[in-house]
Amino acid sequence: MDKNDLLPIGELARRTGIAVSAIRFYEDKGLIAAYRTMGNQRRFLRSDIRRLSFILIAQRLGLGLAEIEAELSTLPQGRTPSLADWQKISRSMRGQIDKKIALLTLTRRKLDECIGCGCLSLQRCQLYNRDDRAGNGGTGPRFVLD
Amino acid sequence: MDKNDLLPIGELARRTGIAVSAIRFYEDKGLIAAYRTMGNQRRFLRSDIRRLSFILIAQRLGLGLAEIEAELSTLPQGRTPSLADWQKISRSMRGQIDKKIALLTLTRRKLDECIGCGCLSLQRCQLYNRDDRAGNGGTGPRFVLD
DNA sequence: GTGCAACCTCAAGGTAACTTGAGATCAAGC
DNA sequence: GCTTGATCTCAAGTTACCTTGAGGTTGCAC
Repeated sequence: MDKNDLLPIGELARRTGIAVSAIRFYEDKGLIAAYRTMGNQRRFLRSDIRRLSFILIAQRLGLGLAEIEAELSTLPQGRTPSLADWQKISRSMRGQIDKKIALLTLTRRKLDECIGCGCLSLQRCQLYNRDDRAGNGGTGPRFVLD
Repeated sequence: MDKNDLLPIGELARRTGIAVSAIRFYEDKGLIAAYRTMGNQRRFLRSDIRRLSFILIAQRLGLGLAEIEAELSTLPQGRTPSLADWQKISRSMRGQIDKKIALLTLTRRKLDECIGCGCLSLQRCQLYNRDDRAGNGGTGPRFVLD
């Protein structure tokens, strides 16, 4: 580990487009780790650029930081993830996307039925039924019609 | 308007599955309006059940309360929305779903390419490119690689 | 006419994902 | 060796979407 390979936080920020404050926040959350200089400044590995990039991608896929941390914990800290590492995580993320798409497609179908009938009726409207609630996530309402 | 048609907040809560506190919150945000009794208690119209139900559906589609308010403001307050009212909004929501699905499908395709190459490289990986950033929304990072 | 559930307001708390600010220290060029 | 920009910590603020709690009032049934 050449000393020149260690990046200060500002450098990492510039390379990833992530704010310095956000990187510190991620470290706090355990998503990334840093060495410290004698003067207590953070020093990161080059491979952390990819680690952070992974966080960006995963966020776009709708994962929360906690979920991302779970995925990341399967990656080795301190070395660039191997092809196998990365593929494993990617496939898992693909599954998440598939689920999201399926849910949206279902909702769209039900909405179409609703446009047809124009009911907006609690009794009949498919949109109110519970079978597509899973994966709702978010901070939305706790339940949709008991 | 028969007095018996006016619902107290608890009744509305029971009928929609939305917490009393949330209904008050929505009123505060202007998503719903209420009459008041002489004793200052809220009284809602029957049609507000549907109005609230609409909020639930729209939230599931990923709209924020502000956006929902925008849609709702095209509905008449105080009467059950007509078939035409409802269809107009439904179609608009359908458009939103379509967009989301398209975005996810694109992301999935890129992820597939990435699984293939295993690169996770800032320079080459399609996932980092900007052309699918629109609709990101959320509280995520402010930008993904300048 | 009284008891008690349901209602009221207003302030503060909770989570996610960060940012901002204050006040202090570090590192590196000249 | 000094200045200046980068970094540090820690606390508090931000937005969205609500919930919880305190302290007080209303309305309906008996």
